[in-house]
Order: sequence, then structure tokens, then C-alpha cells
Amino acid sequence: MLLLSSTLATSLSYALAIFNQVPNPTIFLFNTLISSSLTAKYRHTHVAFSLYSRILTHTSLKPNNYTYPSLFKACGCHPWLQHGLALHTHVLKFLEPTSYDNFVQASLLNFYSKCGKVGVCRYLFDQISKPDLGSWNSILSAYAQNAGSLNGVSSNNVDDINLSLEVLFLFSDMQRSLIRPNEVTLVALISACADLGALSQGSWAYAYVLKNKMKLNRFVGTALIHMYANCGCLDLAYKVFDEMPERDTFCYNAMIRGYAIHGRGQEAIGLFEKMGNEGLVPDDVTIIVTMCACSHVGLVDEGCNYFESMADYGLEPKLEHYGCLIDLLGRAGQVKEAEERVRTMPMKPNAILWRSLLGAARVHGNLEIGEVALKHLIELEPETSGNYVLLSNMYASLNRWDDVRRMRKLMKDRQINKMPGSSIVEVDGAMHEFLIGDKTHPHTREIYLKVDEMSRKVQEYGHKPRTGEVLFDIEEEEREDALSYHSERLAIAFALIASASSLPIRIIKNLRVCGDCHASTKLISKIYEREIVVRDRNRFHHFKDGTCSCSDYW
DNA sequence: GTAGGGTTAG
Repeated sequence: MLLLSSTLATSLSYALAIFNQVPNPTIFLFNTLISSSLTAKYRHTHVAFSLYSRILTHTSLKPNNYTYPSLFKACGCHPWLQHGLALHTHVLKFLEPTSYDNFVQASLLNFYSKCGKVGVCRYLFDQISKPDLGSWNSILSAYAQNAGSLNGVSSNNVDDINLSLEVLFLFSDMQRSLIRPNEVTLVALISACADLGALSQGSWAYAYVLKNKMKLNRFVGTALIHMYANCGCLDLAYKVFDEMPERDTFCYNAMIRGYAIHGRGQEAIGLFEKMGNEGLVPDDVTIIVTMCACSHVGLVDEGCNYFESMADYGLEPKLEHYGCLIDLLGRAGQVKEAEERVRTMPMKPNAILWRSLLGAARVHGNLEIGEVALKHLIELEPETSGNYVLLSNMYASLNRWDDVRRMRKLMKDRQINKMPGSSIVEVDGAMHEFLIGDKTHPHTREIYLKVDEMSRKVQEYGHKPRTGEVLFDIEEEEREDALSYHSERLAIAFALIASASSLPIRIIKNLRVCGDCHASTKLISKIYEREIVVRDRNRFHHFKDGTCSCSDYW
């Protein structure tokens, strides 16, 4: 046994050879070997599963509570839904109820989380009679990770907001249960705040880290950088980055992304260089965020160079890298080159990529390519209303009203689920959500009076509403009204009424923006002498004194 | 003596 544990540290195959000579291996020995074959160093899943089947076929052996956690962990890494489901049935069949402990439950929960089954996770969590720190961390991470993961869908998803909010609620439940959080807990909490754009709660979490003398390790640090960058506080993000005792590729990626979403391309490139000087090697995410930074400020050649440099780092371009490349070329107006790249790329383009091309075609007025992109997009996502609206607005900008009507009819015929635009504004630490034409807020009357005042003032400044825009949920005859009462303007009006502070108005989530908003918000920032920060998908627009730092696409 | 929970991109 002693020989086996010492050899495990150096060679798994040698350890296996010794193990095979043991005449009657105990379940303890099997468990040790299974977990050893699944460390970060080895990850020999086939070895682990063949050992597990040997336990099952052995007449005198039975798996116990130490057997399952590492196996579930392995299933979660890939993730192997079918294997995990089979294991779950084994747990129910072979384990004594007393062996079904917090470790088994947490690993099972974590496996379902990796497969995106948050509902199952919640069910499992509610079954745990006395959740310990590990159980709480598992459920918090399950919600936080599934809110953050895109799975090919837009990150500006209403369900994501609910999942992230649930992390905040669960955290307060955890505190009531008197279990003390650790760094892992805080990472989940901070990630949820990042997703929500919840600056006050996120800052509170950072204060909690400091007050409780927790470590600013690379996980906590990276989550904080991400949170501050997502809340529009790039300087605070950099402060955390600067103060971290150890920096790895992950935290560099988070900081470069921060610069990217704020349109600070040069700083992002500077950090890429600094990373190399510190002896850190870029990974495929580094390339994505750096290319993204280039595309936001029109550094086309630099962005293309990063794409080409991947081979130097031993990296193979993935679909996401092609996505960045198309975005880079498309935003810069090289729509034909972008389309050429889409046609010649080695893998099948996904919806994100076609949408990027469609967006570029719309901005740069290339109707032909726009129509081609839309055709593919509708094949891939026939029920996403935003795709139809993108093209429809393109027709509107070219005064092709017959086509606009045709698109609207197509949406109606296909019974496309309309997703209303929504905006969430943070006022004094609380979040308020508004939908287009929303009349549910308790201060609706005052808000609408303020919006009318705003509309009058922007029109006095010469702003003309873009009546051709297709708006969700709104019939043609109501469209002009809808433009005045779109969610962004309602949110700004509420912030102007509710907070006299001179701090910027923070719109922390903006779902489905119409093109009219941008121009009117610029004027509002000037007229009301208030800075307005709008987080639109994964991008920030800083409106100040009639200008906006991010002008592409609109 | 064996086991679970964490960061980044689109």
C-alpha cells in the first residue's frame, strides 16, 4: 500500500501495475486509485471508469461514498450527461442511505450544473438535510456559472438575470444558516454581481473579502476584475489587477476584456505585451479578448495579426476566433472581405457569426450580404425575433417600406415570439427594470411626465425620431409613441427623478436597443448635464456632454 | 488512510 501511494505521485501506469498484483484489493484501494487517476495532472477517465466497473463486477466489493465524487467530477468536466445519469442510478441502487452524504450530493449537484440543469441542482440542494460549506458553494456556483455561460445564446438574457439574482438570495439564506463563506463562495457571489452589473452589492462583497481577511487569490481577483469592468468601473478593476499578489493568464484575460468592452484598444494591446514580459503565455481566450479590443476601435491590421499569431503560441483558431475576425473586418467596413472569410472558413458558421455579418452589412449598407446572412440566420434561429428586426431596420434605413412591411408580416405569419426591449437602471444601489411602454412602476405618472419633457427638449435640439424602426410588441400606428417611451428613456427618466446625485446614471443592462436611442441619449446627457453609462450587451457606451465614446453600429 | 465547491471569450 505504501509503495502504491508513493508511486502514484510519479507514475499512474506504474501504480496500476503494482495494483494489479495485489491479490484482494479493498474498496479503499480502488477509491484511492480512481481519484488519483482523475487529478488535474492525469485526468485518465477511461482508467477511472474501468476500475469502477471492476468494483461492480467484483462479488465481494461495493462502491461507497468515497467512490462517486471523483467520478461525477470527471463526468462534469466533459460533460458526459449519459455517463453521469447512469452513475446517478448506481448511487440510488448501491449506496446505503447513510452513505449518501454531503460529498456525494455536492458532486452530483455539480455534475448537473455542468450539464446546464439548474432546476435539478436546486431539487438536489433542497434534499440536503444539513448543507455544509461545500453544499452551499456548489449551489451558488451552479446558479452563477449557468447565468454566465452563454451556450450560444445572447448574454443579455432575462433568465440569466434571474439566475444571478438567485445567487444573491441564496447567499443571504446561507448567512442566515450561520455557515461561514469562504473564497469559493465569494467568487460565485461576485460573478453574479458582475452579470447583474450590481456595483453596490459587488463592492460590498469585496469589502467582505477584505474585512474577513480572505485571500485575494487568482479566482477572487479575476472575478473582481470582471465585476468592476462589467459595472463600468475600469479604474477599480485595474486597481484590483494591480494589487493581486499573483497574476495568471485568467486575470490578464479579464483585464484585457475590461479594456475591450470599454473601447480602450491601446491599453488592451499594452497589457497583452506586458503579459508576455511577465513570462505568461496567451491562451485562446486572450486572443479572443485582444481581437475584440482591436475590433472595437478599428485596429484592423493589429487584430488580424493577433489572429495570425495563434500558430506561434501553438493555438488552433476556433469558431470564436473566426467570429472575432468577421466582427473586426465587418465593423471596419470590409464587409465583402468578412463575407469571403465566412465562406472559406474551415468550420460551419454559427448564428453569432452570421449576426455579426448581418450587423456589419446593415451599418455599412450592404443589403445583398445582409440578406444572405439573414437567410442563414433564420435557418439556424427561426424563432429569434431580433434577426428579423435587424434586417427590417436595414430596409427602413434605405426607405424600402414594402420590404419592412413584408418582414413584419413574415414575423406575424410565423408567430415569432416577440421579446420586448428592456432596461435596468441602478439607482442608489437598487435595480429597476423597465420594458418598452412599461406602466407598472409605482411612479409611472411622474416618469411619463419626465419623458415627455425629455422628448420636447431633445426635439428642440433638432432631434428627429427615426420612425422607420421596427419595435417589438408595437403595432405600426403606435410606433411613434413607442419611440418616446422605449425602455432606455423610461429608465433614464426614473433615474433623473429618483436620484439628485451627480453620479453617472448607470443603465446596467439594456436588452434590444432601437437605433433611435443612441442619438437621443447623447442629447439628454447634454441637456440634463448628467453622465450616462449604458451597458449594451457586452459593450459600454459613455454618454457625456452630447457625445458618446462608442459610436460604431449606430 | 480514500471524496465535493472557484476565475476569462463569443
